[in-house]
Amino acid sequence: MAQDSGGDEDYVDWNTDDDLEIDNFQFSPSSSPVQPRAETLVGLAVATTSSNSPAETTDLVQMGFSDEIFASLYDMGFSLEMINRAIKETGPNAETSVIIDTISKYSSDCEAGSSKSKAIDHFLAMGFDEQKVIKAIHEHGEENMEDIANALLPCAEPEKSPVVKEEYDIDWSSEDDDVNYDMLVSDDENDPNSNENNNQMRSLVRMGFSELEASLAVERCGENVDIAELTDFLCAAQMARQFSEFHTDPEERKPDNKKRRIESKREPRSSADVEPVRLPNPMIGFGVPNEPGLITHRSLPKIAQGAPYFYYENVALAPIGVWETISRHLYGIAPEFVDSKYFCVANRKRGYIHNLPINNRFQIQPPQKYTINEAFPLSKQWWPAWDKRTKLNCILTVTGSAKLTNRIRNALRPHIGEPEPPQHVQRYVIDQCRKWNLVWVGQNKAAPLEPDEMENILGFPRNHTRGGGMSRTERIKSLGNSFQVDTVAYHLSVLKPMFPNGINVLSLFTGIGGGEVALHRLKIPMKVVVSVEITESNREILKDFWAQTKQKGVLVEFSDVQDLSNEKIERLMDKFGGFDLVIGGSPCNNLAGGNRVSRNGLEGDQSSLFFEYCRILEVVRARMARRAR
DNA sequence: CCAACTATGAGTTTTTCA
DNA sequence: TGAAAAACTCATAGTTGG
Repeated sequence: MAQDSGGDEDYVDWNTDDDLEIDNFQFSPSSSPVQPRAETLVGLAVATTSSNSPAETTDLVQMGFSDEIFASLYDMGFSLEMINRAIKETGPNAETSVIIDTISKYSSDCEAGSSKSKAIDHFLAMGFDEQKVIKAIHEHGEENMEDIANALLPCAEPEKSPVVKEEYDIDWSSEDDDVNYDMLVSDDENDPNSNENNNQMRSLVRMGFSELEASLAVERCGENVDIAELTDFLCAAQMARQFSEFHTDPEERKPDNKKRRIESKREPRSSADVEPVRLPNPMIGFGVPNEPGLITHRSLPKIAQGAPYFYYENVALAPIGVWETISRHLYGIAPEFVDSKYFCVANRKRGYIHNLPINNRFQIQPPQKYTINEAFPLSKQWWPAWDKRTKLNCILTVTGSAKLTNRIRNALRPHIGEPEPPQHVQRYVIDQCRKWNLVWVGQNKAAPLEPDEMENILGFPRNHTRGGGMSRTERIKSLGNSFQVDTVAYHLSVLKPMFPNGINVLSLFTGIGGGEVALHRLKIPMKVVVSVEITESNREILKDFWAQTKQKGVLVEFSDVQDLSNEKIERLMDKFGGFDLVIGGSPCNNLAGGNRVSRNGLEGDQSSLFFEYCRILEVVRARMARRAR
């Protein structure tokens, strides 16, 4: 893969596990010769500042849609969301008239699913006047719930006290509030009429909630509750709202499963707990390259908007309730579930919670091969016609055994010369190939992927994990635990025009450095990377990568997130001037389906380190908020 | 002690089919 | 549309062989 040319400047390499000795820090941002080339930013810079303009269609075009169709539909007044939804239904190559018919069906049906009707329902349920709601939605666009709420508030308040619908009946009596929202509340207060109610209202508004939301929360939770409970309520409500964009009827969810509820020890007050997550199908999040269904706008909770950006990742198929909890602790942002099969040859269903912009994403070049045929050209001659697979399954931390491959060969050998092996043999072989993700490497020989191939599929440079003390077993384990680089890079690509001079990164649970590789392949300069990774061999890998790619920035490595105290973070931020991106995927050991022993949910020994991510992120956010003032 | 290897299902989602 | 079947999963722990 392409390496940085030129620049023989030394990189600074830190490995201060226990102590912070960062005295000879010598980074000068302005002197960095690494600047993105203008021509690589064509089409990106245009729309960085405009969030709602038709310029959004440019990236739809990039994804292969006809720009004329989009432009005409957009001009006709249809929202992007509607257009996307319609195209998802009709396919990308449908006639314009068909798409229009589909869209108009939505608006005439006026049923759940249309964002406009959703918005109307939302505010009608709060007791606002229908005419005013429609007017406000017309003025502000159905996607801008905040603006609509603010527009409604002054003209609609006194006579009608908002009625809250049961959909927001959330268990806000919880005590497990690990997110310290209090840190975001300023102390300097000048309050003439200081009853508690008003204080709380003001605090909430300062934290970025609208007055409508704040009053709703106070009314709902009572006046004498802790501010944390109010924020918990609001975040949960936000989450519920966001989830509804992805997920349909919550009643479809299976009723209480006795053994589940690993998550919350507390009993839900009613059956209407936090709205459950439903995985999108197809699992494309806000959209992936070359597929319809692109969404370029979303509403983030105000509390989570803007810097610092964060990007959190974990397995999509976690036990029930896990993602709800994760989301609740990350400001109620709905997870973006994406299957990396849209970026490479292998499945990889993951959830990502982040506050990054989502318009004008682009993928790194060259794109990966999508099908087994293309990705494994040599296997074509050995691939049996009755093995219909075109994609591989998820790359895991262990591979199939040699004995298994032998059993497969022995099962097939007696049938050499026959057109096809018998059904039951086929069945057995296919099952095993799927289960252990085998590819055909010779006559009747199916074999697990080699670490080299895993590196390639996951988007890492060749030999990224090879040598340097890594055993083969370790390599496979580390790779199985890693990001899929192309997928993550697609999400992070929006940072490129925002940080032409480079970014400061706090990388937690770094592993083999998937985030760093993604940024590097996006050619986003990394001024500072503070990395935390428990496994020494993985830290060495990142260190080697840093040296080999001739990074100009500073790399600081720590081993244990639990040892990264708040004070240390503060000192790091003092030294480096804050972090622009906090990225990491916390351990999935206790969430992953492959774990038959200790799939204990978020409270498991390893997976509970998620809360360390929250703690550290909160410290960074609080610090950045103070600096911004 | 280390590295390689192997057996160990369930829980949940997704697809199929009537 | 709904029930049944199929499909899939960032793994752990024990054993072996050196």
